[in-house]
Amino acid sequence: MTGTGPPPPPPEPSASDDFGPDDGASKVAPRAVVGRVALYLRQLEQFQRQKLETVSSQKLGEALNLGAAQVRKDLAFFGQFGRPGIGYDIGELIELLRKILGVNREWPLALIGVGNLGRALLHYKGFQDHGFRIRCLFDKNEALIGQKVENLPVHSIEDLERVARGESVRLAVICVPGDEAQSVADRAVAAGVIGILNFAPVALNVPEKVEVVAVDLGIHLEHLAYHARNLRGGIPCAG
Amino acid sequence: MTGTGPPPPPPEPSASDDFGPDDGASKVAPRAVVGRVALYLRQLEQFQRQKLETVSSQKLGEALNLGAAQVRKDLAFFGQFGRPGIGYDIGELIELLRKILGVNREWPLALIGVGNLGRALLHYKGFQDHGFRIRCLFDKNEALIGQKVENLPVHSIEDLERVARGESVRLAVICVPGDEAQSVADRAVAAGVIGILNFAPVALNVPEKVEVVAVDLGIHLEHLAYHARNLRGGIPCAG
DNA sequence: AACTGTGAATTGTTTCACAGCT
DNA sequence: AGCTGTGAAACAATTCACAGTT
Repeated sequence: MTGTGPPPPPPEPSASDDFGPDDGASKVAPRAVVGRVALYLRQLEQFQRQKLETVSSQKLGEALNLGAAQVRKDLAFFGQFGRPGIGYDIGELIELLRKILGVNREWPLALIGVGNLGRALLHYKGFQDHGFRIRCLFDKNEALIGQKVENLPVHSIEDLERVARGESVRLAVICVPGDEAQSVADRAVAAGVIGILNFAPVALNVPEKVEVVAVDLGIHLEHLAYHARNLRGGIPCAG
Repeated sequence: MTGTGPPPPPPEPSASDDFGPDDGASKVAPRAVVGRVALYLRQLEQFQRQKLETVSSQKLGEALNLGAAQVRKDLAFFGQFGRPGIGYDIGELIELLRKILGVNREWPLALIGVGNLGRALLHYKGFQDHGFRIRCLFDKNEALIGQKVENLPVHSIEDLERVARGESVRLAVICVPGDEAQSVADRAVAAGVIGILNFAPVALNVPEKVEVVAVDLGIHLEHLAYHARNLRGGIPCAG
């Protein structure tokens, strides 16, 4: 269906050299940049707790094991926030990054799968830090449905669409077993969810517009195993 | 310049393509490749459960939303495992990838921080799938120390070096609060740990040789929030 | 002097296209 | 036919280097 390769496309008038501090969300930042900006935000909050008022790209990068130029480029993607000779105003930058990331408001979350991991996440305090609030729980297990966990009632997954819409949920956390993950993801998307934090060890198939972040503990450990194995060659050290 | 066929110069016989042409870690796969290879392994295991015997790069890629060429390149990094016209033998490839990733043996793990998240991970069955076994627990909380959780005694973090060495632990999972993470990481490294799965929301400072994989739920959610925020406009949600 | 913002250079990764095998 | 392995091209990310600002 691709036919013959088309000739080199004419150079588009990519007017990308002139970008200003635009009004927010006209361009979508590369994944890598967004990930680091979230890191910057947290580090800045820590600096703020330490009563610092400004910080240089150098210092910010050092705290996160990143290069100064990278910090500057990342931030410059969104606008000109720094002051030559001075650095970045911490309070100001925190506010800006919160706006950019969209964490300057509350985000209701749906937690789907109230097993061990789901419960641990319910207790996890870090979620609340940036306005993420688990607002509704879902499970397949009949014994759980109707019960309350952490003061929230567990709904049937059958009711996902109705309940999640009612709570205006746009983000969901999926903690169900792998073989159920795709079907609950489909339901979540049908309910209007546009971002999924997926703890199930499967690749989810979702529409283009839905963003999935996969947290796959098995994969992460295998990454470490690969590294560990390569440091020791094939020498078995367990004994 | 490959127009005319230069005779294939075999620089190395590489009959048994066990990587490690020089001594140990001469060719380390790029991070991105290792991550995907772990995905391939899991998908292949699922295919195997479905009684399939061979698979093409096309099919494997489709199942994971990756391009066929990428699958081939990734696998080709480690050797020539496929058969033209046929594809890859699933059983064979699983064995190979297990060896490559180092999951063809048992990996004892130390779990540091036995709070909500730590306990959830203890119950998490996925760890065992590829030989990862949590073998020792550590916590700072006096009330926990000495108690048993899931049949494993909780040790004081003070004893980390002694106990972890005794169990030949090379990989650690850190689930302590952010402000304690660096100090337990230091102890873990002192105990011989060379891979850390870090759930604490801070950047860890470790020696070059130690690999850290950060699983940072806050960062992941902020990533989703950024995306969700950028999709605003024309939201037909009830309300 | 100290620092940012940014074009240019570098490095890394993904996709393309095709020779060659089964 | 169908498929792999791989050089080359295209694309993306990072680092360098420095003009310009305070």
